[in-house]
Amino acid sequence: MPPVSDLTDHTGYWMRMVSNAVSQEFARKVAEEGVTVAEWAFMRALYDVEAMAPSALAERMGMTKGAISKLADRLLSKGLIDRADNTKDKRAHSLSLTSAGRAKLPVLARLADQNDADYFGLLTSQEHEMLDRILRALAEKRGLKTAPTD
Amino acid sequence: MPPVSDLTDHTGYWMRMVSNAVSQEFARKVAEEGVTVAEWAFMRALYDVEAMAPSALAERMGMTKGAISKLADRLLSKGLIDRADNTKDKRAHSLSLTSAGRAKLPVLARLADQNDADYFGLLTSQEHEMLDRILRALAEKRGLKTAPTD
DNA sequence: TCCTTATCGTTGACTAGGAAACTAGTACGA
DNA sequence: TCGTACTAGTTTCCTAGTCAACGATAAGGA
Repeated sequence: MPPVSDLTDHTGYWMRMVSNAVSQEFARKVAEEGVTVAEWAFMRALYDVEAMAPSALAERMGMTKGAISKLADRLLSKGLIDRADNTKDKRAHSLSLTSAGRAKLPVLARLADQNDADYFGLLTSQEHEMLDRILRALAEKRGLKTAPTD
Repeated sequence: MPPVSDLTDHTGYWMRMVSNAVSQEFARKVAEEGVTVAEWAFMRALYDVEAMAPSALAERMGMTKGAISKLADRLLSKGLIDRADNTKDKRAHSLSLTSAGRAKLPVLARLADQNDADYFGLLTSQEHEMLDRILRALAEKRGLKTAPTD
């Protein structure tokens, strides 16, 4: 029986474990506000702009058009976003936050801040900075520019 | 419109992004061997032992019994594991690797090693060490002991 | 012994997302 | 202006999980 490396030998294993824990905890927090993590990211993207096309959202969030379509349906039925026809191009729509959605964002943002602080506050500020720097460097070197939300 | 923090302000965001990329790439690699990441973790857990109960697997892998049950079905139908009745307790079963499954493990372990090296090899060895140390510290401080596989 | 409670594993209903087929509309060249 | 190629979004089917209900069995107390 040849020796094979252990799961815990890999940095990727630990990263997945920590990342998952952070995400799950955040999911739990935003669930109390009635939204999912993906919905938060979706709404956050809309916050800075007047309106945005589904395809642009998909690009920005690193999700498929199909996923965005379903996500939009859910947010629509929660009354957090609006969908408007595009008069120039009848195929296209534009999505925007409703005032209810817009009002919800600062609350969610606070939860996100708090979640990050809760987790990474356990580190010394030097460690936290280092971690952040390394992660951003990895993301950049691998050319990651999208934002997986799961 | 009050200012709200950006998604990219959070360390958790970057971690999720990198973690996801690492996992996806690994998923792609093991897919060529006909298994999923969860299946690899499952098989790896069985490698060190004679046999193991589904409930123990669930505990070890941080998944629900239901998920393990279905995962076991898939591995069973691929001929990678065996399921044996427990003579003492008629409710219980024990799962073990088949010789085919056992033979596959070193191959998968090499892919895991390679994937980790591919990603984190971009860092200086000092950075890599630091990252590993910080992640393990976080996992320990948060009392994480299970192994999410997604 | 028998009754109640706990445990083992499976199942079914549900969720979220990806891939690819599909629908409707646009653009552009002959 | 017609036909063909492209594009925007939606829909369908698939995978892989969770959760909660379940059936079977075990364990422990009256």
